[in-house]
Amino acid sequence: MGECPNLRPRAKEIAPVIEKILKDVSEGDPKSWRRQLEALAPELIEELNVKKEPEKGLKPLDVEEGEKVVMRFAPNPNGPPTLGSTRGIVVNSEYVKKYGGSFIIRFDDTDPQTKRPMLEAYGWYLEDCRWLDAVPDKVVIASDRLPVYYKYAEKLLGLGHAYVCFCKGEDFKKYKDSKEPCPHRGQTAEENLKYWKKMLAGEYEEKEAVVRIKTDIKHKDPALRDYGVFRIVKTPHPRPEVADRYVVWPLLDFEGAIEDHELGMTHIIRGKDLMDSEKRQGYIYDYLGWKYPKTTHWGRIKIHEFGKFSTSGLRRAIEEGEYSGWDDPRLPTLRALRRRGILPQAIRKFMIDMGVGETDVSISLDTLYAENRKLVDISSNRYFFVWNPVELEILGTSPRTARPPLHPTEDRGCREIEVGTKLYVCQEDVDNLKVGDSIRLKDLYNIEITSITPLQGRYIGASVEVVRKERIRIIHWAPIDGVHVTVLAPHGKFEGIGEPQVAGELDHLVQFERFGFCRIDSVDNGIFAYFAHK
RNA sequence: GCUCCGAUAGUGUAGCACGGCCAAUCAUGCAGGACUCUCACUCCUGCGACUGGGGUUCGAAUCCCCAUCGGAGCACCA
Repeated sequence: MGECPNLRPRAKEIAPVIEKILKDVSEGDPKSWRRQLEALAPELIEELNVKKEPEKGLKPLDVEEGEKVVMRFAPNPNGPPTLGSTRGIVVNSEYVKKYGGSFIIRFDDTDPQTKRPMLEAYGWYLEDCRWLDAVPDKVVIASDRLPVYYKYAEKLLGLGHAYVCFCKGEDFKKYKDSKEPCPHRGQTAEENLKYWKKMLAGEYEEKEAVVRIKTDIKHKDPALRDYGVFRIVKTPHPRPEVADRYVVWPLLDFEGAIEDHELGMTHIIRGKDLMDSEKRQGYIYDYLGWKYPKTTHWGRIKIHEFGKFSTSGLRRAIEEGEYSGWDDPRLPTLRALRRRGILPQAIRKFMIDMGVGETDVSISLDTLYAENRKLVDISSNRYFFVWNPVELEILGTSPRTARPPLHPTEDRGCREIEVGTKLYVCQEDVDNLKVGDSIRLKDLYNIEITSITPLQGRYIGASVEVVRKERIRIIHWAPIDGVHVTVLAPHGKFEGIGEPQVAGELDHLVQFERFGFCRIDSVDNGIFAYFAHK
């Protein structure tokens, strides 16, 4: 009926007819359906074979004819990029790639005090963007552009759209809550400009004066009534280029409003906590005669494995030595994930598949890990790593060389491991053993356990067929002269023995069989590996 | 207190602007199986959802109202 709207008025008559037909059809069998269809509408047969493939990736953007998309990622560099910031980097850059636009990274570093920027973090962001294949076309640092903001502040003050307010915080709140203008709202433009100059000259102390935009003091939403746009901060900015040059700093809604226009932003995607920003900034755009970019919002993202965290909280924990640094494998920072061997492609896909919804999401990293595992499985060489090692002595055997393949399906050759009469196996495997059990030492030979403490076994052959037929368990092992391996994982620290050849895999991702994928981080004093995932 | 959003399987998504092609997509997860000298990869099979209640309509996941739940803003933070 969607196709034939002219039948709509007679829907009542048609419904029973259709019902009867459907009943007849469902009583038939698939073969007769097909025969009928061939007779009635052969062109539909083909449609049956076409699988519905919904469009993959991000939803299309509302782009106007001939419009060049400009989008931005605007972090405050008060710590390194985390999984949360990654969403902004990936989604914005992905849209820009899709529409051939330009991608801008803008450091919203206009708070030298409460959310004080961190000098190293500026570089970290650029580094991580590059790693994520999201190289910005332009880098803007807000703290370099105070004169621009001042220019517009003066314009608005001169036009009578803003005023310098001397109310105490709580006093203004009272006025605002009762929808009353504060005493300073009525000052003339001249007065306001005079006060503004005094602010810039440093004649007022912090909290003494603030610039407000005149909105609608009686607006039904209290969040929109005459909000502040400039305040006085006498703490010097951490960037040496800026330091103590300014004492009057813009607030986010002002800085962002001006920059988004100045930089020609066409689309903005940001957290829904900033949803009111559009309405607030709308006043500024109206006063200046500007057109507001198109906006989209996303909800909060919570990662099961990391729970709630804040940059400042992490910073404190690192300073107190709880974590080894910003790339500690337990941390949700991009640097940590990189060190663990998570590939940027996996992260991009993870973020893009998550999409841009306003619902708050609480997601597990399993999906990211599954994605990464598929990517790294082929390239990762296999090795044995025995955690909680227990010495096993084997009787009735002679020294030999084991040659397990570097990869189970890819032909990349073998590693060689010399084996004498002793080797290591996992305590975990030993726990499941009793005297008399047969067990296969993977890629070596079969033994029968003759004693648990001390752990001993005797050689009973090397046949794999026997293992298959008798469903003998296969466990991995490590040579007695193996190297000490420490694995740092989000869920703890594992120590044990690994094959000496692992030392040749510095900076590569390997799979420790029956343990998981790890990135070999250093090989100087024993091996240190960072755990990626199972 | 005032204001603004949102709600589809365990998790994340598609579908909702324009109501019938939805017996609701895909991924992950879980269960079973095949392959395999790893608990990896790959392949097959299965499990699993429209928050609740009203309304509009021949027909509602889709439109309207109410309820419930969740989130956010009302900062001289971003």
